[in-house]
Amino acid sequence: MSITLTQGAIEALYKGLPIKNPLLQLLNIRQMTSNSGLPRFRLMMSDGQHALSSFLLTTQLNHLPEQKLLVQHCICMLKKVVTSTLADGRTAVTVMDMEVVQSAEETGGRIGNPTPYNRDGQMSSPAKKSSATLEPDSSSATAPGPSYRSTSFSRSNAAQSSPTNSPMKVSPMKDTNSPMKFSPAKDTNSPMKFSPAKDTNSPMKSSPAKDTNSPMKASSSSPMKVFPISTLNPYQSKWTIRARVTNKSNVRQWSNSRGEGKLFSFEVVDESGEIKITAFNNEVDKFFSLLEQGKVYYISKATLKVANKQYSTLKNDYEMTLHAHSSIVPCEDNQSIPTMNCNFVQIEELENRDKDAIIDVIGICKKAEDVSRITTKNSREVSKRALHLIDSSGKEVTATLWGEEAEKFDGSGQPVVAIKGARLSDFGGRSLSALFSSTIMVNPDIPEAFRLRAWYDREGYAVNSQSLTERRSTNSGSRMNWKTLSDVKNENMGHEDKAEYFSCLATVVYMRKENCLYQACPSADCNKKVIIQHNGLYRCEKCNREFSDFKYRFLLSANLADFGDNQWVTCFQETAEVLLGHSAQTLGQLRETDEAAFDEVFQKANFRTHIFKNRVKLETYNDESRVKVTVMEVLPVDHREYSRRLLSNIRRLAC
DNA sequence: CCCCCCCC
Repeated sequence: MSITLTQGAIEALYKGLPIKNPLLQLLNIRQMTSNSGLPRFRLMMSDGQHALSSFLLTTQLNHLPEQKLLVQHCICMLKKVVTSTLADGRTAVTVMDMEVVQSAEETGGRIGNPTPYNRDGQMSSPAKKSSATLEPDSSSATAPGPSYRSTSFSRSNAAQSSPTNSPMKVSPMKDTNSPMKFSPAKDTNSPMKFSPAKDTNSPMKSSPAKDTNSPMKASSSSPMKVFPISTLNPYQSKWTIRARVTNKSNVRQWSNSRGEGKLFSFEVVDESGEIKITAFNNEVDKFFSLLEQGKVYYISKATLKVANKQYSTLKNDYEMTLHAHSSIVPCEDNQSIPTMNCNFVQIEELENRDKDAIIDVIGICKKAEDVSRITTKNSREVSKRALHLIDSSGKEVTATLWGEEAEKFDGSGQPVVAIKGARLSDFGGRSLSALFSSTIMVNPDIPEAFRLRAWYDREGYAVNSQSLTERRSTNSGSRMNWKTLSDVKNENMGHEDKAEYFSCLATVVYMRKENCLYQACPSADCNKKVIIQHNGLYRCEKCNREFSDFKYRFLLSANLADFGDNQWVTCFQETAEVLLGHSAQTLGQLRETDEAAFDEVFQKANFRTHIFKNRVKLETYNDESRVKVTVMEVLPVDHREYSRRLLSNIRRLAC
């Protein structure tokens, strides 16, 4: 297929002149960060004659570059653009709607020899400038373009997410009657299934124009043109979306100075994104019973408005309100519509996220506390239930469910629990709370859940996990004898006959992996090192017995550092497990089978900061005395405690 | 047009 670029389109677009569906080639794409924090893509487009890098992709279309549909040298039809003048006088051409009409692969490279379009209409010399300014990785685009603060034009790497961060389609489990139990053998034709065929990460092989599943194309089974949710905006009203309901609220009454009424809201998802939809009063009566969680509908003629990010947890700048002429029609042929977008954050990573962040989490419910009734500040009674979730980072966090969700939750069998849209709080360090808008999924039918289940049943159950949520808030202070590492030396701690104890905030800067494990006696309460015999059996001197097997135990030497000093310490079984996030048994096996993976465990655990509770004692071997520090407990860094420690250390240094 | 999201 041969495509002719629309000559003169660059100039027309730059000047804001009307031009219908011009065909342009993408010469370069760079990712920036917009004011909203979302990635913002800047494009250099060419009409074969001129190239201009003043194109901005509306964030609603971020899925195109993120899914590697919009890549260098592909050909695009710009279906809606807005040319605007920025405060500094420069021009930006914002692409509101577009379609990739030919893949980069099919196009096979740059078309023609375009020169940078200059605002004065003067062309720079092609021989001198074009190669430099049009080079894909050139960091200094000279063509006029908008300035975005705090943004260097970094290479586009949005799609190179780690497996745990990749967008996932999840079966919604908000069904209030039947929390799904773990059932790997479920009907694979269920519309609630995770559908790997629609994996948004898979690079498109064929031309999008030929792909009937492409989100850019209308559904063949539908008379109207189906729009991807991500392309909706308040400036166009003729659209229909085909989307699955992922989260439907109950009907709620409201009453305030502006009036009163009733409403409910729901969220819908399609291949391209998600959006929240709200219905008021008459529309509640009209649509509440029609809409079912998990089902797919054609939706059209609703009002788009800018979402209030304060309340919105969805990845969409807009939200929708139904009105008298809105249409919602069930769609039976809905296999291709994904069931939910999740972006799971590892529990360990919660430590680094801001308070009040809305995140998606998945973990094994190691323990579910009993449901209890509490009275809120507003004298309302509500049920609550705390879940202790653990994932393969070896970290644990407490997540609280509320109301009906708390009452109906069944934690038997330590199910996998996924929560979409939980709020991160700093209570007890770090904890999670479900919101009205959260979706709780028990044993969801998704790869992460299977992976977690396998991990937990194999080794996770044995990990002495570290919780990010402190059990008692009174923990810090009285029981802690805070010292810096230099204090420990300067005060000659442990030099008396008896052992002394101190706590410190420190970072692991080195771990000796060579001798971190030893082969220990397998009997229950004996951890003595065994000696392998000539007969292949393992002998325990303490038990005076030979065994056919041994168990691995940790004896890890680590170097800790704080801002003023460093200190070698010893970690035995439980503390080493916390530092490394794996059981001794698992790590021992890993060392035998996969040395690279073994090394990686250490790399991952290194340079982590924790609170260490330690025992210090002078020990004497062969007339040589030295202080030995043994780690008794490793605790997560409570951010408030961290600030207090930092402040008091700074004050002391200042004296 | 709502926007409550709770408790230790």
